[in-house]
Amino acid sequence: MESSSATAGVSTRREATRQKLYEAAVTLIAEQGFSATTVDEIAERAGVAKGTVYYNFASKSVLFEELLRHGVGLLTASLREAAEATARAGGGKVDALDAMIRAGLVFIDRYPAFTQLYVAELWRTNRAWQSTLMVVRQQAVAVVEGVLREGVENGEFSDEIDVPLTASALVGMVLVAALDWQSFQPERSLDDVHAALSRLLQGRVSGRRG
Amino acid sequence: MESSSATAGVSTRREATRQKLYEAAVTLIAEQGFSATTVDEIAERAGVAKGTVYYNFASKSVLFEELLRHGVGLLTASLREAAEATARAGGGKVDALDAMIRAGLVFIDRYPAFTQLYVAELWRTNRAWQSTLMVVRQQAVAVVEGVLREGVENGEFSDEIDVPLTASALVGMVLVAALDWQSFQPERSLDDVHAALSRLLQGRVSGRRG
DNA sequence: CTTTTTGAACTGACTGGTCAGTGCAAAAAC
DNA sequence: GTTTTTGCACTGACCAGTCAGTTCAAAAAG
Repeated sequence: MESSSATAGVSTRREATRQKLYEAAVTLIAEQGFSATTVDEIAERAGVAKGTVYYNFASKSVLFEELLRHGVGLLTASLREAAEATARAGGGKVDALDAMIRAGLVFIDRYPAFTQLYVAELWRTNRAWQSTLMVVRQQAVAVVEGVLREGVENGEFSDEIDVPLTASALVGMVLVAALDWQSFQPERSLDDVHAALSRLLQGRVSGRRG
Repeated sequence: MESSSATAGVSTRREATRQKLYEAAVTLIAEQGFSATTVDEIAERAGVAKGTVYYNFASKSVLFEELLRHGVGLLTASLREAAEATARAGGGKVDALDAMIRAGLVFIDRYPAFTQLYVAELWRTNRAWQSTLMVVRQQAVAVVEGVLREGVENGEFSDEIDVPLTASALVGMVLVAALDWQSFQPERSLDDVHAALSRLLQGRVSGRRG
């Protein structure tokens, strides 16, 4: 027992199998939901025997929980990186927010199924992975809240804003716009979508200009 | 015999039973998801026998579909009413948007379980009620899009805004902020939440003021 | 009025099928 | 030779949907 011996993300055989299972599970669960997706389906889609699923994960729920952790970890890292990059480039907090919106869009564009599944589970109660979800949600939202709070401190944002609520609203804006984009207008470019959201963020909607 | 003698030709008893089943189903499905919720549970929560569920609805899926139609109908009517009331009062399109945000919050405050369940299903594919969901979604979003479009026409909004995307983003803003409010800060008042979202809508976030 | 009939609404035990999870021997990979 | 995967038979719980039978209030008959 050892897989942690590989220094940097290099996959052992076991790690590769787990990755295949994540990918199979994420699309199936996004489409059908957790309960409607069978372990047999996941194994088949991953090209693996059912026994292998249970060799690698204690249960279906555990597979799902680790999938959640895995995915939100990627998102959080991406958001954090976007915020830090603008800071390094000397940008303000508005720029940081804008960069995080873009990072969010890129993430959703790359992992639409994961996003879908995450949204579907986020406000549920009475489910086994409830606590996992809370922890992981907080990690992601905290990045947005941090930028807002810093913006208030340095005077860039009004100190009357409600940090947690504004963070939720911003996340919702990006989330729903992106999912609708994927579902109903997939031909549009990311830049296009990003531009529309930037306009909204900066209150450039209710200015007459045409 | 002939209970249908009642004025509208609709049996009250039957309607009352259906209502009880909607109420039972909506909370259970919001908590657990459609597949994880059993018909036995729904019947028990509603205080009726399992057979009654099947006497009133062709199947579990049909019950769910009618529940969706029922709920989104309420929301759509509420949004439309909010928009029309501001128009009657001589308000502009920004006021209409603001009133619709409030109407959305009121709806979510009153029917949190329905909202939750709706969000969880909205972007799924390969489900039996997919087409029903598309239709009702469009009804609701169309109200927001209509106000935006009118605002562009009368010059109140920039004609550079992307109407469908902006509508999605606004819906997402309200949806996620409200669900997070319900889940994580239920003690806060609706006015409070409304004020925070108004501020965001009107771009009064990045104005230093404190 | 009283008795009988009607049928919509409801009941709950039952059925047939599904699925998470197990067990294990043999093969493959490393 | 150790770890991982395979294939597959098996089990026991669970569950959607069915159906023969019950209830009861209102209508019809007497």
